[in-house]
Amino acid sequence: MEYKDTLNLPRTDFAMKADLVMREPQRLEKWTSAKLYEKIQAARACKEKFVLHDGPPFANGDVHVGTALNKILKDIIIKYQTLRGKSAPYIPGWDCHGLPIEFKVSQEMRKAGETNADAATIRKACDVYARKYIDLQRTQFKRLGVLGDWDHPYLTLNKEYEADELRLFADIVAKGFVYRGKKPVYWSIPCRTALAEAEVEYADHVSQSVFVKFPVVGQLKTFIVIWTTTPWTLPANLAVAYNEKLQYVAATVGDEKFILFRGLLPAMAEKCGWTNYTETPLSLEDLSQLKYKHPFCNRISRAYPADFVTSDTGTGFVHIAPGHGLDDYNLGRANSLPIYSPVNDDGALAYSNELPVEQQMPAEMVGKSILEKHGKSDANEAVLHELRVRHALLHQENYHHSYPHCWRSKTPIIFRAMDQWFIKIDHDKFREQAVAEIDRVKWIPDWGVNRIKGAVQSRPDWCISRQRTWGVPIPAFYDPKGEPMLDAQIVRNAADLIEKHGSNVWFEKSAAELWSLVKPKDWNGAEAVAKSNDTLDVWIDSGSSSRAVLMRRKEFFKSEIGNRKSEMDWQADVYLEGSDQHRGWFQSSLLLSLAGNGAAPFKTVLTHGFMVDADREKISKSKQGAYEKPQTAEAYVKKYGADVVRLWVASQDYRSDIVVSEERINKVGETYRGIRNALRYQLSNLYDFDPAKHSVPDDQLTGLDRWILGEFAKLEAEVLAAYDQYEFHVVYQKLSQFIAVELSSVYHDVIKDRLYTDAANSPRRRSTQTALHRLVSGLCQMLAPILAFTADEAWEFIPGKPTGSVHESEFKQCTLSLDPDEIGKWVWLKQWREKILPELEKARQAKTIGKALDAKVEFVVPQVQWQLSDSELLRELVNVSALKITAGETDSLVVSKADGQKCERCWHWKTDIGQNTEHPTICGRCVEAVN
RNA sequence: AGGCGUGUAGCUCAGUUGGUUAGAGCAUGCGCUUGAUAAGCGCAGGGUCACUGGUUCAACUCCAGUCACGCCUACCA
Repeated sequence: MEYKDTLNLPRTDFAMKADLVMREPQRLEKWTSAKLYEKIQAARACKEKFVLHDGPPFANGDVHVGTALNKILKDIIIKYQTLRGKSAPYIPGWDCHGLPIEFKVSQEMRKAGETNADAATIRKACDVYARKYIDLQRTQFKRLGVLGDWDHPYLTLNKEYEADELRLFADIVAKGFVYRGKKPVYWSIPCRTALAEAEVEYADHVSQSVFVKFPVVGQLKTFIVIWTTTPWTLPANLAVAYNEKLQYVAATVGDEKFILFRGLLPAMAEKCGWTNYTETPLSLEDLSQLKYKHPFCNRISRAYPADFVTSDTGTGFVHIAPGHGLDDYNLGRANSLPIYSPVNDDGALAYSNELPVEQQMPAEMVGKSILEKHGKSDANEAVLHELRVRHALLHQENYHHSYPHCWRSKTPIIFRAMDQWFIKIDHDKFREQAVAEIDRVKWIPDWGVNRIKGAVQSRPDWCISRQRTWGVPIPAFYDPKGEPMLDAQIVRNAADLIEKHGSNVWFEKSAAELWSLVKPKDWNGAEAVAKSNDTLDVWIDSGSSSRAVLMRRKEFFKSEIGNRKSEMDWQADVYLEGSDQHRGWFQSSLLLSLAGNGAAPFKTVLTHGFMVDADREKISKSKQGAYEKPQTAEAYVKKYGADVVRLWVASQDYRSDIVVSEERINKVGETYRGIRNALRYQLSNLYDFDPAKHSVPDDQLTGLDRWILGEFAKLEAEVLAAYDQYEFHVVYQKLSQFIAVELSSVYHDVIKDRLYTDAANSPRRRSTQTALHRLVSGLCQMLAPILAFTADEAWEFIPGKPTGSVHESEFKQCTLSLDPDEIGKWVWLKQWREKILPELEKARQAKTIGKALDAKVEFVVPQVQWQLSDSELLRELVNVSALKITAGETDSLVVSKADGQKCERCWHWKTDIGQNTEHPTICGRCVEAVN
């Protein structure tokens, strides 16, 4: 007789090999056709809400691994909250407007020979372009296992969104936040537009720095020495600034005198080759009376004290052009200087009406371009030439520094004062309110609060107008005098119009038509004669989502559909983005929501770090060329499968940098296999188990099963706490270590004997199967937020599973806990196990035994502190054939070859083999089982 | 340049209010098993806790500074 056939050996169709790349798309298909997301939402409709609001990625290009990380983290949260029984809808969004798309589209149109497209045509092409990438990214996000309302995302280009954005804007206009001002803004010359702070990136740059002589009025051959790295701003010079805390001197070199900060004189002397010079100190009064003649313009200016003048570089005198820098602007305003910016939209020097023409730059300079080509610009060259001709150039050298660049054209930006719309941050103590509101929000990690506070406290007024076509129009008009008109009611009417026709209507209709459509009934102001062609900063788009999404989508309403219980019910529970969004979306959302809705749009803000490579160096999206493989989500999903990518995301503490490397993902793949095998082992031993018929009540479970369930209950508590605190790496560590230690190396190993050799329906085997059933159900659920595909796949194999998909299920905590006696016993058992295992290893090394079942263990303990059943438990725990404990004084532990013969069926060494004539080669226990 | 972070075994993480030889899992090496088998079990090796200095009887833990990396900011005139 083949006794192997009488064993209850494991069997399952849950494959050992994951084949994720092949299997996941099939499961995805299944989810879609079963309308899984909709089913889950319907089932949770009346449950407590959990609102995670998606920050919209930009609708351009493939999904980057960093973007994938963000989406996966959000999905883990959503799936976890759903598992806990909450209603956690996920409404993805896309940021659709903006320069990158317009840039691409314009390029394509130029290539196609369309050079004279009007705004409406360009906008239509941009719309098509954005939607194309939304579709692409949607497919890639779905492939990651992210469940959500993918058929109804929010898009900032939707007319309903645009209308709500304008309504929020109208509220802010009505409250007096918005003003027209002439201030220096970042200007991109190739893009011909003002830029927001967030559209500026810093890059190394070599500037031509010059030391220039400014002749002092009334003192022959005496000069103030200034330093600048932007010679083209010299035509706009209207002052110099000095620091009252520094000691200035007049250095006499030959027959010339140079005034500068004493501390920088030696460096200056070295640059200019001054070997013999004398210095005379200047008093504060001397400085305050300094007047100078502009080196090449016909005007006289003076020196002003200013704190921002530093002593480390330059000369201690700062060249001030109020139209070309923020400090310069402030100093100019404080001293009633004109905000003079003699530069046109093309980035060329030009006369401006701020000063009489005769006081402006020489005619030869007009029209010279500031834009650098190969490190040189015509404007700089023209100014340098003029300085040389006039012997005003003391020294010239290259200066390496980090300088702001346009994020699109990658060219150095310029500061340029021009008329723009601004949101006044200090309006009605708004900045203080914003800071106070920040304290009401929970920031994770907690240092985020410093980041955003710093950003809000130091930020200048918000320049919100853009001279671009692909954006939401600013519904402003011009009166016959050319004065701009921005009125809240007009904006609201425009919003209604745009809600009906889309924002293209603003570009398609004439000013007169628009005016007749949006003019308020009780209007008594001037009549409009022209419309504004400016669009809103894209940060207003995404920053308005509190109004356009949180307050709009019924799925997010916290009480019965369509009704809100309280004023604050619209606030999201969580926003989750990269830490760069402290200056970006977190801030724009906060400011707009506070100004327009009266509160921050979020209760908790979670932040994750950035992707770095194996050497912890950044991998930026624009530097992909430097890497062999594109850093797209797809590249990794295609190779490892989404679940391994998801496990990798969960495995790391995302609050600091996230290492993305092949090595790391491979390691995670190993962990994945460990988890999968554990699930497979559990499932494979439940093939004949029906929980409805065979479940054993807690108090009748064997000690071993009670122990593992007790451990499991502790694990659950820890894992849930980690999920609640968004510490998914702790979830990963706890789960993978539990599976490796408590399960794989102890419990799973030990229970093989009873599962395989006990009679199929024996109480002991059913007890263990009851435990396994609870373990595998609980594990699948705890893993489900992370291993979205695999947990669901395993779930399908669980007998008597309560729901079709694990993602529909509700988590029920394991309540079993051991009583104090049991706990004490297990401490004792584990201590002895730790002692016995090394002895078994020694016996193995000595070739006394092979596997543990070949062994007999005998040891002596000082007093009787065990019961017979406990020694049997310990025997099981170390998996030997015999274990004998005796009371005595000596502390001995002996491992020897087990007595008797090896049972052919259970492989235990037993002394009762041969007693049964029908089954002469198996032990008594097996005889019973076989019969 | 400034602000905010990060830096513990090859990898990912623990390390409670400073207190014995710094832990875990994975990976590696060596063995065992062959009734989870492209699986399972055991044992072993592996760390100047980024660096330097200080406080203390005692520091991975507190303080100061340095270095590296990341994010952010900046008018470098």
